[in-house]
Amino acid sequence: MQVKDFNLKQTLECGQCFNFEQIYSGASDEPEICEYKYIVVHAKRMLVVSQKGTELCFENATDEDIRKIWVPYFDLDRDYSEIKESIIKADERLRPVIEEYYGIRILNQEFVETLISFIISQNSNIPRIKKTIRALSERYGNEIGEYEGKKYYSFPELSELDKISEENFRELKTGFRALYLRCAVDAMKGGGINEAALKGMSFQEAKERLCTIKGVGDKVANCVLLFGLGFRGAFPVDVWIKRVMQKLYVPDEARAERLSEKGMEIFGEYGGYAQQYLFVFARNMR
DNA sequence: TCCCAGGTAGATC
DNA sequence: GATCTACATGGG
Repeated sequence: MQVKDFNLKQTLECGQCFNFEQIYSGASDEPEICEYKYIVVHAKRMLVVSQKGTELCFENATDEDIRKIWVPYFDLDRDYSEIKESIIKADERLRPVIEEYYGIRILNQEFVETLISFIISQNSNIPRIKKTIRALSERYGNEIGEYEGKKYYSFPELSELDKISEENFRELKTGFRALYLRCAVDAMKGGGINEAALKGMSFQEAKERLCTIKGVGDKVANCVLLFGLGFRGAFPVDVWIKRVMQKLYVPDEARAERLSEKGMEIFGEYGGYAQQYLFVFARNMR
């Protein structure tokens, strides 16, 4: 299918998701001639997906899956021109980043996977986060496909996660996060954390509820709200966002939570999108 | 060996 | 309240 404002590489590799693998990358990053192929694991499916220019190809998906699973996952139903205009209107300095990273979209990920993944992400780095999630899926998920001799596994569903003890989580090299992961699973198994209920709450309410989980603070809660619950105004603040927010807007503010609120004030309902562009801005700023 | 990695909880000032 | 530090692990 033809796509605009979409780049597979930028979308997958901007740090919002971890359950994918690059199979092929062409030489150029130019929009018209870019060429990539990835394996993406989501919703108990293994997708082989490639992009060449503005042509996006779901190589092994049924039409029904494309419509019901993959178009929503990649957020392809949404018109990004208005989003971009709104962000540039809020701050003209972001125009160059938005033009360069024209193809970042915010994925609609599964709630359980998002919560678990971002607990794993704390004080870690992307290669290791991906490795841990792969190990977790291999050990407790199900085989869902094979590509060039390599097997792929679904992210474990809640009932499967519930079989994993804190000790088992430790065996997956999650370190001090093992306790947090076990607490999160308990919370989702009748401990007050319910996807439908969270979606029905206000942003503030849902964030506070998520933060009742031991090991979930403001940053992880914002990521879960943004990537796993559809709160597009959410504004996660990590070290990079902290730096860029201080540089551009509030030099004297050191509290991450206040910087998050500030971001939401500046960009409103598009806070989450702005945050993604600011993230690449910050990483290029050095 | 030391430092850092898309943080958080708990202690201390 | 703001600031400091331990927390596991792996890679540069």
